Amino acid sequence: MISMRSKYGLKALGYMARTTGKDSFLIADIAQAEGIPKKFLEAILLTLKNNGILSSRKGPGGGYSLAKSPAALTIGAIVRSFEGDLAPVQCLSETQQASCPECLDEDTCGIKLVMSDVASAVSAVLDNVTLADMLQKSEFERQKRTQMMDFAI
Amino acid sequence: MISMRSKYGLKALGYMARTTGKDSFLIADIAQAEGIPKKFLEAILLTLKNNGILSSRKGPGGGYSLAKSPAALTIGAIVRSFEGDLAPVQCLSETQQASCPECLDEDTCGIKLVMSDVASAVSAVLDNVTLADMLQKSEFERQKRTQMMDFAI
DNA sequence: TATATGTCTATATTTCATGTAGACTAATCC
DNA sequence: GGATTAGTCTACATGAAATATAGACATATA
Repeated sequence: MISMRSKYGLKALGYMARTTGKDSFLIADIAQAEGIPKKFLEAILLTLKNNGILSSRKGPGGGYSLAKSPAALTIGAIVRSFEGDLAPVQCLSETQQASCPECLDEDTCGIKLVMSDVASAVSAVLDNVTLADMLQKSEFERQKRTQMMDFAI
Repeated sequence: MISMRSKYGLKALGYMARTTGKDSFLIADIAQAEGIPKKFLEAILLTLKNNGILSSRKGPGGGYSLAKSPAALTIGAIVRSFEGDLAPVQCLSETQQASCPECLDEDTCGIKLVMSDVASAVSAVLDNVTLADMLQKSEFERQKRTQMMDFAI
């Protein structure tokens, strides 16, 4: 399960990417539009900024902006901002170079060997889907639904 | 991150599968051999039994046994015993037929669409690796290490 | 200087994972 | 059939983490 942070972060970024004609967004506006607790969103956007995904400006006329184009932002990078590396077991984490506390022999640990394949599979998906792709998938579903409704009429 | 339950469960099953010449195992013996808190292991083995992965007999001469051969037990089935279905978001869970509480429009949710691909990728790995495969991978690594040591001498 | 806006620190609350204690049930053996 | 062995069940303790909230602070603009 991914955290609410990740979901809220993705929703906020989706909102910013999909809203054309604006490039700067207030925390309060994003929070209201996406139904995210404002104070919680503050911390989330800050995390995204610290990970190079958003940029910000203080003061009147300020707000948050996407640091890169939606097609240049992978879902992997976004989710990793909140979940750390996506290691299914500690010993596969690259950021915290640590072994699993209970492991008796890490070199030959079968769990590690299998989970390594899982980690690769997850990364293969998330690092090859961008924020733009995600919005496009969503839009495609919306079109499908619209057409079904037209057909029904 | 998978839970300690899953890791302990996999370790216990690995121990049982790899120990030849015995088919019934005492909780206490498994706990000691694999360094797992005994009381905790009790609950874990019970879960595995309730999921059809282990069988048990009470009384003297009793203990736990694998319900199927290691080649017939997938890592997916084992891990799912502890983690539930491996849905990265609630709305993709099949067991608890629930939508994500914060979702505004589940039909077109981009997060759901992307995470569906993640779930498929994870299942593709875990449902195609068996307990026997896991042990074999481990043994292969052990052989590699032995050969490196021979070479060093 | 006043105001708008993001940033930081601290804390409250809840939930969950991990682990422990002890009573209970069932099977075997003598 | 009583003693012993071994799994099963219920309850709880503890600690960590996720989800928020409050309020003070810093900085940019007009």
